Amino acid sequence: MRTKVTAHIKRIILRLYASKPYLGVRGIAIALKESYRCVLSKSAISTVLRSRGIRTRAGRKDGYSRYQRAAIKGFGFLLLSCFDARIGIFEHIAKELRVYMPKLSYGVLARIIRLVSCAAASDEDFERIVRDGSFLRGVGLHAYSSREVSYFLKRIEEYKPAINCQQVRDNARLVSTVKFYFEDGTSGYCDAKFSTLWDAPCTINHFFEPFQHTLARVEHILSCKLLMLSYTKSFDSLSAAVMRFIDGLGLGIKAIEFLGDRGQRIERKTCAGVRLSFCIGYYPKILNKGIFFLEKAKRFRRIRTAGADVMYTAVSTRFVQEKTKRGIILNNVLLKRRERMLPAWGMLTDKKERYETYLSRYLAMWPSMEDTFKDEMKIIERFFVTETPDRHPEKLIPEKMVFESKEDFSKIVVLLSALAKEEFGALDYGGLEGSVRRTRDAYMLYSRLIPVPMKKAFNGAGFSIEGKRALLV
DNA sequence: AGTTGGGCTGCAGTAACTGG
DNA sequence: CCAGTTACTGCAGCCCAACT
Repeated sequence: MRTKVTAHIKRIILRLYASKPYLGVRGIAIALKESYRCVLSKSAISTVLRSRGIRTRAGRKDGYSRYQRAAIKGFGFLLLSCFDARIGIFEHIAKELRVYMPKLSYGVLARIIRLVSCAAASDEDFERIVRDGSFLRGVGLHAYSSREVSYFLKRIEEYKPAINCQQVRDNARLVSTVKFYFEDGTSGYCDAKFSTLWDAPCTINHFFEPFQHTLARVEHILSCKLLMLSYTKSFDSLSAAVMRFIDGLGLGIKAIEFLGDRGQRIERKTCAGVRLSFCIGYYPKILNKGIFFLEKAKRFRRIRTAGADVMYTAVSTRFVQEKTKRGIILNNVLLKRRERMLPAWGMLTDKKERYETYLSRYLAMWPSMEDTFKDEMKIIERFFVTETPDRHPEKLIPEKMVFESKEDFSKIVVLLSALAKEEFGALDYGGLEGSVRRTRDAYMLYSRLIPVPMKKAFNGAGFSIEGKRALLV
C-alpha cells in the first residue's frame, strides 16, 4: 500500500508547514497520519517542501521560543541590540575587555556585557531582572549564570578599565556609496542601502549607512555571491547603466570602495575577480518598454514571506534599451499580491533554475518593496528642493568610555538610544513592550507602541538578529 | 566536549504506471 | 503481458547547532 502525493496532499503539506513551521518533516508526517489518515515518509514530505523552494537549515532548532511568539521584557533593548550591529559597540567593548577576563570566553563575555548593560539601564531591580526569562530572551540569552556575572563585575571594579572607542567612531561613519570596480576597468555606483544604482556617488543622505553595517553587507554579498538591489530607477526601458552594471558583474569584480558623505574614499577592498549573481527589483508601471517575453508565462504560484504572501511566476524575457538598442535576456520574475491583479512588482535575475531562493531572500529584505520604492522616489524628488542637514553619528560617540561598576554599562544603552534617535526618532526604549516570533526566514518583532513611520524606517535599515532578517510589525 | 534532536542525502527496495 | 520507468518508502549515515 502506497500513498500517492497528489496536488491535494501537497497543498495540505504546504498548509501544515505554513501554519505550524515548528513541526518539521517528522511532525508533518505525524499530523498527516492523524488528521488525514495519510501515511507519508519524512523523505516524501521533505521532497514536497524542497520542490517549493523551502529549505531549512540542518541542525537542532532552538527550543526556547522557536517559531512561537514570545513576550519580551525590555523589548526596546532588543531593538537597540539590533541597532548596535550597525556600529558594533558591544563587540568592540567585549574585545577590549577580554584581557581583564581570562576566565570568560569571548562569546560568553559579549553576552554578559549586553546583559549587564541592558539590566543596568532598566528601571527594575538588577538582581531580579537578570533572572527573568523573558528579559534574558530579549538580550539573546537562555540562561543566567550568576557565577560568571559576578566574576565579570568583580574584575570590572578591580581594574576600572577605560576603553578607547575610536574604532566604534570609525564604524559609525556614514558610507554614502559602494563603488564596484569591474575587471574591464569600468565601475558602477550603488548606494549604501543597496536600494539602487547611481551614475555618480549618491548624495542623498537617506541612503547612507554606517561603515560597519555596509562592510558586513558587502562581505555577505561576496560570500554568497549574490547582489540584491531593491529596485532600478529605469524609466520606460531598462537603463544602459543597469545593463553595464550587469555586464560588469558577469566579468567579475576587481575591487570595492566605500565612499563617504562627500564621495571621499573611506576604505578599499580588493577581490580577485569575484563574479556575482544578482537580483534587482523593478516597478513594472514605470519600466514597461522594450520588454519581450520569450516564452509563455506559467501559472502564478504562491510564496510565503515574512510579510503578506506573494504570487509569483518567471518568464525568460529580453530587455531592450530604447536608445542603444542593446538587448539582454534575463529571468523576469513577476510578482503580484492577489490572483486577479496585474503584476505590481518584478525582479530581474540571472539565475534561471531554483530562483525561488533568491526571491525569498529578496522578499525577506524588502517585504513591502512597492512602498519602499514609492517612499524613496519621493525622497529623491524632495532632495532637490529641500535642504537636509548633514548627519555625523560618530560625533555622538565618546572617544573613551570608563567602566567602574555595573551602572556604568547603562551608558552603552543610553548612547545606542541617542544614536537610534538621530536615525529613527525618539523612543522610550526602556519602557517598550513587545514580543518576538522566529519564523523560517525572519524574526518578527511585534510592538503596538511604535509609530508606523518608525517601523518603516527600522525595516528599511535592514536589521538582523543572528544573521536572520528582523522585521518590526 | 559530549549528547541529542532534527534536517538532508543517498540508496536499495518496491508498488504503480506506461507503452509496445 | 512484460520490461522499463517513475515515484514513494524506509533505512542508515551524515551534518549541524542547541543543549548540558
